[in-house]
Amino acid sequence: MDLLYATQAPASVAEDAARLVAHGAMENLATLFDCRAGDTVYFQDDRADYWYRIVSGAARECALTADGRRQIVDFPLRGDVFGFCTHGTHPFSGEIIADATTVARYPRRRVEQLAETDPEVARQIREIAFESIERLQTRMALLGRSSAQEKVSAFLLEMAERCAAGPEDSIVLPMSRYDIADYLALAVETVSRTLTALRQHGVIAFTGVRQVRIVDRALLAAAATARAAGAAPFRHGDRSGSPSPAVLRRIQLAGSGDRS
Amino acid sequence: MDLLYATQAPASVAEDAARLVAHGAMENLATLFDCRAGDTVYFQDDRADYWYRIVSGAARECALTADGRRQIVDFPLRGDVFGFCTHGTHPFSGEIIADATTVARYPRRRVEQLAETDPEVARQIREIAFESIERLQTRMALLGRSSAQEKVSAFLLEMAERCAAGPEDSIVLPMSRYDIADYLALAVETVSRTLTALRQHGVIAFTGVRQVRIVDRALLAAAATARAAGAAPFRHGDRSGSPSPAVLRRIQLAGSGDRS
DNA sequence: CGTGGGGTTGATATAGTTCAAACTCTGTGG
DNA sequence: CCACAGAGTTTGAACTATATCAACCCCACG
Repeated sequence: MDLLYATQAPASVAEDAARLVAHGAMENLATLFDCRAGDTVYFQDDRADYWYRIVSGAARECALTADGRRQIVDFPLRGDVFGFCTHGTHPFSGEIIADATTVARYPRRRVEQLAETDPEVARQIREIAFESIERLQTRMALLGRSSAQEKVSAFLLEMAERCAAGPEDSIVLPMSRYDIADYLALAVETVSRTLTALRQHGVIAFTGVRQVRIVDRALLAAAATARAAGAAPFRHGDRSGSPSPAVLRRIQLAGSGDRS
Repeated sequence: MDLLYATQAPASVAEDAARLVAHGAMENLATLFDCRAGDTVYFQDDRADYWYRIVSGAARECALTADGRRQIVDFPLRGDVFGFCTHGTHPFSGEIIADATTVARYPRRRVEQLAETDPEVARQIREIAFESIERLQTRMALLGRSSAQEKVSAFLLEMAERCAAGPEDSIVLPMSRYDIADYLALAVETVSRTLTALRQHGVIAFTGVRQVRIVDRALLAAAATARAAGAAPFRHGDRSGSPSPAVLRRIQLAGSGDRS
């Protein structure tokens, strides 16, 4: 059933996993797997016998609706635990999206058993759960945003935050535009257009199709809360350069017909 | 700061609270408060020193965006724990929406301390957290739905599920249309129109502005996943009969302008 | 050299927002 | 008891952001 193929994890990866969690009591139960993009870690409605953590790479948690549409509820990145519930079956499927992704798998029952006697492990689990809750709530707030521009901008900021590894303002998006669209509940075309618009206005720049550099963080942040202060949205196809000098003030763009 | 006014909770309420949780170790730390609609339990950015649980009544967790718009991320109902994180400040505010609501307040630090030594309490907290995660994920899926009809229908089903207390198919909505709108990321008008359309097609009936009866659960469920099988959405004001005979049976209700 | 998946761009249709107004219900004060 | 006010709800009409349909480009891969 499991598309994962177990491997003897190289020492470096094991060390990496160990570094992710302060104490190893829980890590002793982990099994490491090397995955490629497209691998399915668990299927929707599988029994939830394991929890998983991304050691390196990236994944997506998604549900298929009756009509065949897809909803992505999370992009677990390095360090994130995913696919966990206390009982029953997985409400979502977990799929790897980046090549060379390493996943740690924890047997749920045994971890919970361990938690009964080891308060430290119990505390770790609580923290993991609370982190997960925070991530979900942040996401709720993101989805609640109305305009496509707000969603995409907020998404970029979120990714920038979470990929803090890299240098300052460069973001690597491990997921496709389709993934982003399903995550933000938008059409692919809208995602693409919005990114283009942000680029054209000098808010971001592309160093590759999936590599973004934030050129003007203030503008991006403004776009993420665009309706504030009556800011005019960046329009797709509107190429006048020179955004207004005043941050957070309005972007005045010739012929942009801003109807605030 | 706190708009709550502490009261000596009547015995019945205390018993009620006790019944909500299997064992009382954690409940001993609780303080009960009686609230009215409009009371604020905690403000956005307040330090998160307490967790709360609805003993009876209803609340909402919401964030205010820079532009003054409101996002509701949860409607905690009877039994639900809300407003908890491990550290830092509340990312949302917690507000009571129903009169005669009783809230139990738990001091975070002391509960966590208790969890260190009492595995049972630790387990309870885990369960509460996982429940919360599940509720959030369900909500994500709901928000990801595209059409207003899917959202509203799914919302009604969710409420019916959670208010299971009442008889079969009658739902009491403790929140206003505005609350629902902010919860589903829709305009109030859209919520109102959608409810009207559902009523006009005999899917639901109103026994009061905030009292709904599910007339045809199958239809409601179909509307919640409307795009499946090419089902035609219920149109506001669309009273034409003669729907296609096709799959999932479309709605046939000639001019049934029933105003319940 | 073709094939296919991902990405972008264009044109058009539509669902949902926005603006505006009226209606209901509840409470309050004369 | 009635008039009035205000919040919540519903309805109408116009507008627009986004989905949808349809090409087309680009690149990796067989």
